[in-house]
Amino acid sequence: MSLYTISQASAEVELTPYTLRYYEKEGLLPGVKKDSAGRRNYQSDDIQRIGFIKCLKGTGMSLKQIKEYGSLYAQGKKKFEERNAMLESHRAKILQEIKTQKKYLKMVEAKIQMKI
Amino acid sequence: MSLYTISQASAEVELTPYTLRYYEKEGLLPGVKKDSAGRRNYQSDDIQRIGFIKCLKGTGMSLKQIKEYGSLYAQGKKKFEERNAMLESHRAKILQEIKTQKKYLKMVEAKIQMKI
DNA sequence: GCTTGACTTAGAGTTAACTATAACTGTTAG
DNA sequence: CTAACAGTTATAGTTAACTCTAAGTCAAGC
Repeated sequence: MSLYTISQASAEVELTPYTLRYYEKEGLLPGVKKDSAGRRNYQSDDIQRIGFIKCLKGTGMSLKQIKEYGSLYAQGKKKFEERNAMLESHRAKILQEIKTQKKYLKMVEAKIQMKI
Repeated sequence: MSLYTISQASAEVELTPYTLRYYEKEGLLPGVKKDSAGRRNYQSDDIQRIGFIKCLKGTGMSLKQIKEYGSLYAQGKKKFEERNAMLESHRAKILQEIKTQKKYLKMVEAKIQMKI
């Protein structure tokens, strides 16, 4: 499928239509096309973008920063360095977060093992 | 140190005094002792508890659930099963979350590798 | 004895990220 | 042709988790 209504896109990316409109209003999803009646038509491209937004969001990036990243992305290769630096530092943050999660996992497991 | 003022406890656990009072108000930290002047005196025991609260919170458990867990804990061994079931299911959630984080990490790394 | 500073409380305000409502419009099935 | 439906907008409301303010108290140093 290359064109999605908002409810189809919603099902595809597992975000409510409310959230999709909200993201667009917040500037995270510029350039979503609309049909002659003004209804959103998401393209595969948009679905991909939303997938990456979910990735960034799911790893703790704020919508504000995601918007910033998107804006750098939209400015093409002249902003490549800045954009990649952002991803690199986010990568470091994710690695750190995984470490923390593993530490916390051990704490929970220790508590389970206590059996008291 | 076995007794901490709120600001010492704050430094120790890296939560603001506001947050410590808030947690107490919300019932996450019952039984914090106070001195004759009504000032909180955190004991090592309380510091440990806050440490575990941070662990649960840091792995996505809501304050409401943490409070629930604490209440089971306070009811001693008669609630052991229920409490451990909670930890077990939370453990599964953390494992799942680590998997997701790793997947997202790969996505970010792939984007970095694109060099476009 | 007085000031300073760290505490106390109750309650108000903030922020991020949705989530819902109301009023409206265009498309489609009967 | 019309009713139901799926969308639209602008705007209001919600929730979690803080974060701050105001007014007051108490202990310690000068």
